[in-house]
Amino acid sequence: MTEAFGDWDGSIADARRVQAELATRLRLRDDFPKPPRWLGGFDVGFEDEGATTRAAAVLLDAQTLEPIASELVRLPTSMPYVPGLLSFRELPALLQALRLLPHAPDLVFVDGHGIAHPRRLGIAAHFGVVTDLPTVGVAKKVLTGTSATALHDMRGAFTPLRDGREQIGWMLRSKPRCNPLVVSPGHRVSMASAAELVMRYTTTYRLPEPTRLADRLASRRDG
DNA sequence: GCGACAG
DNA sequence: ATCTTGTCGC
Repeated sequence: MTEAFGDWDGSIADARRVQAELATRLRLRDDFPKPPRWLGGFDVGFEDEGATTRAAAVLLDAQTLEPIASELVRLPTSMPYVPGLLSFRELPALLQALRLLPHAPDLVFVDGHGIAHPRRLGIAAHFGVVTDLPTVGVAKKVLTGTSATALHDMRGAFTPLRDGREQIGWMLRSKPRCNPLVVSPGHRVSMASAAELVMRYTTTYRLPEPTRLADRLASRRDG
């Protein structure tokens, strides 16, 4: 569990070096069971004014989208939030939650960016590289990149998110009249599949079921 | 130098 | 992320 950050020396500057190095191991091609049978949803929340990090992991049946197991892990927060270095703050708790699930999912959705990141290693990509599980990043806001200013207000509409000429993700209207999601592949998932997968597992809410359920647990708004 | 900046 | 009730619009 300490291998998630390689030989990181603990500094902010070195964290960026580690990210660039780990991004080298990303495989952006579909490499997961089709159709997947088990989906995983991951998200993090905080309590005690941020002193405690709370990670939620949910395992769902991909066919019914019903959760079959869920885990909650609480750890003392070890690092402040620094844009671009989110995984160094939240990944440890997420990995522990993953281990508690009855078995590993074969496709994972993480709340946050995949490769739509300055060094192409958002938390979803980082999660995928260290676990070697297929991952997709589902964020609510853009961290880096630009896209068309207008997007059809129809469920399923999408437009590329680019950094220069390179496409790093998609702006996806998962639900009418709701701000679009920022979807990007993490590991072992292609750019084209990332958006399709998110839509496939989205019902009537803005967020796809895996991430929506994990969100509810991590944010204590569960019932 | 001046903004922007996942959760 | 988190602190928080009502309220406008579909």
